[in-house]
Amino acid sequence: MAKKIDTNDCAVSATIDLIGGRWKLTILHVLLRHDRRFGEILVRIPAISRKVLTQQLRALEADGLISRKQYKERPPRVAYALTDFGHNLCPLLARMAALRNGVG
Amino acid sequence: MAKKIDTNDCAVSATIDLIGGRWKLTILHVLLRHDRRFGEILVRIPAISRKVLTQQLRALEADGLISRKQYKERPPRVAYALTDFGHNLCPLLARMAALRNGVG
DNA sequence: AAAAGTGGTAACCTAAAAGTGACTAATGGC
DNA sequence: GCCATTAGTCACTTTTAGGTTACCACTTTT
Repeated sequence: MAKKIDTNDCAVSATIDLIGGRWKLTILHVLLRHDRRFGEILVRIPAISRKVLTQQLRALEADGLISRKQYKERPPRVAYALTDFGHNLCPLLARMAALRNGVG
Repeated sequence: MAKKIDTNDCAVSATIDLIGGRWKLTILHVLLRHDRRFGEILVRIPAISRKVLTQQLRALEADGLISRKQYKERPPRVAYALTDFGHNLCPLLARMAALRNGVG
């Protein structure tokens, strides 16, 4: 019983953790329309630092929400894009936000 | 344009923040089946401290996810319950969790 | 008179997350 | 030879969330 509670809860909270970072949703939102390079994301989220952007991108990539494609060029070029999972998640997030406004 | 990004994003991330605390999903899960008193929640989540439970309950109440009903009795009795918003949110969370397992 | 039962609060401490500023590699242009 | 460019990393500090322990108010029970 207690185990079942934990199991159910972990499945949900693990998913929430995927997007629970301070900036992850903002990053997903930037990538929703276009694939973007590191620097492009950075200028679109002025308040984030390079370090934290790197961290959050790595986490999102590890969790399968975004993909990272690195080109062997100088100066370097790296393109970030939403995965299918990332794309599928966004409408659900929008519906959650809509719930708050009374749109059931 | 930039403003619109911020606005959209804030609506979503504000909603995620509602359930982003370390224990909030666990608390919601406990309340999903029954209304519960403070002490009942406490024994069902052994790892949480009174202080943090109080904090999280207050936050959930302020955000409209749960309701708090206080009876004028001695010793005190307080009942917590999910609001409609709280109830509506849970299926969406379950669907998000299901997404990870390939159930689109 | 003292303890139990209930739902907290207050003061303090710790650990994790985030922020800051300087630094790097490899190339092209002046 | 020197600066700009890009996508980072490193060491350090600050902020925030959560944890710990003790205590309170009021009534009933022993």
